[in-house]
Amino acid sequence: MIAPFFTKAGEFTVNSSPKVPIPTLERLATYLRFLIDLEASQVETISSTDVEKQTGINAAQFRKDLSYFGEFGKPGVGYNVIELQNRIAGILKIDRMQPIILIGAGNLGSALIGYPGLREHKFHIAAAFDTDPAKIGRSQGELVIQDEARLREVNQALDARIAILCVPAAAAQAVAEEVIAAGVRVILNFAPIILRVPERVVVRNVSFLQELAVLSYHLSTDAAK
Amino acid sequence: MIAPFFTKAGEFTVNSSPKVPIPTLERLATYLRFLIDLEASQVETISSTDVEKQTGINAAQFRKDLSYFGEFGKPGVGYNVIELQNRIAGILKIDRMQPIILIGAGNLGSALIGYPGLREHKFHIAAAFDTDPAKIGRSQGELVIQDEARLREVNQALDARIAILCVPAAAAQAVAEEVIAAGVRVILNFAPIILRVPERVVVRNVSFLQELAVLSYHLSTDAAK
DNA sequence: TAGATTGTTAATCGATTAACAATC
DNA sequence: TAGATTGTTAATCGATTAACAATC
Repeated sequence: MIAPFFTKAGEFTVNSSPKVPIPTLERLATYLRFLIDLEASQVETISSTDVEKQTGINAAQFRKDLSYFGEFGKPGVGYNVIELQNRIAGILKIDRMQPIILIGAGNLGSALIGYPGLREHKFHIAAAFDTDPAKIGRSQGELVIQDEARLREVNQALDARIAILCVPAAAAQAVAEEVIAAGVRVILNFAPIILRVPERVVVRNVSFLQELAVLSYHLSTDAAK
Repeated sequence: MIAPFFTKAGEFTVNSSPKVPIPTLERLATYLRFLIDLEASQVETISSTDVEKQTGINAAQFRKDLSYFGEFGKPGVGYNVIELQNRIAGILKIDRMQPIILIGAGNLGSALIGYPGLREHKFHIAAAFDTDPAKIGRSQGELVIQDEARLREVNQALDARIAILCVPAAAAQAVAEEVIAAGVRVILNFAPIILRVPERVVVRNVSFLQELAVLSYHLSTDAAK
């Protein structure tokens, strides 16, 4: 552990980096997409008020979000679209290709493997695994589905730190442990289950059933309107 | 100021009932899955402390979440697993089949159509649409992909209020307007774009690229450890 | 310069959590 | 009853937003 040093009375930071709120990180990805669209429309400069007008995200929030990472704009002028884009990509570390391993080559897994947006965001599915003998050996694009039993061995060469889990809920916990043992540090989990993982491992869940449930609730409250 | 037709997910008020926080609704869906698992394990009663032990969700938060909707437990005893399950399903209105229309029958759309979890949560994809002549007419399970041009007409009979958008980002805004015109009130959007919709319409976004970006950031900060 | 817009501080808002009287 | 656990109030924590001095 690095010794904490004191900044203000009672407050301390580790490594000097202030903690960035998760919602800020989520919005950063949104800003990036927005900036890419702006670039495509040949917009060179944008102000935080323009961002609010076009995305609905509060201008102060936009500026505050960026402020966690430094200074990006010119007072009186705004932000250079391309520069901001590059800097956000740098913050999110999606400025160079990152290998991902995917486990579970069912319908969903296959759809993800074939999704072109991944490559555009510098993510690259470097290996895909399954336990189903009917799927092992099948090729999809440039990938060949491999036996999950070989996961650890294969990742010794790849050294992927990101795993995507597209396995059934019943298998997800065991698979999570497997990929962590293979060196994975962050997991994108599509299985509808809460994974228990060591503190150093970060999990994010994608649950469209949950999203549908929230929408369904809104539907019922809306009906009265 | 934000133009009147912008809606941040969940920002609308409900008639007389106290406003339920969005995170509470999201957790409700998690509780439901958890309770289903408990029932399968023949657990009859559970206390909020047990919930915390098994899911990591704070016991007080669990009780607070439920308190928005009434009283569910017995002091000194806990909650009846099956009863709580039914009541949460009722709150989320997933206690009876709900028709959904899906637009965009590419890899992702097809995967969703084939996903068995939907049916388990009482969601039923009643119609699927695409603009691609190569896809129109193709059948998938019990569904036949229909021409998107017929969407409004088809939904006059179905009266689906939920739409899932699996179309490319460039098409998403137009499709959103189309489904809203067809009577849809809540949208699950898979396209990486911020949809502009009337205030009464609720949108939730599923963006696994965004999730990956957040994970990618965590990866970079972790590296120092 | 004057006008515009940033970065940041302070105020507000809302969600989480701890504490505890009520109650089974 | 005594022990356990709820539902709810109050305290805490954290995120959003408004305001404004700095500055291009």
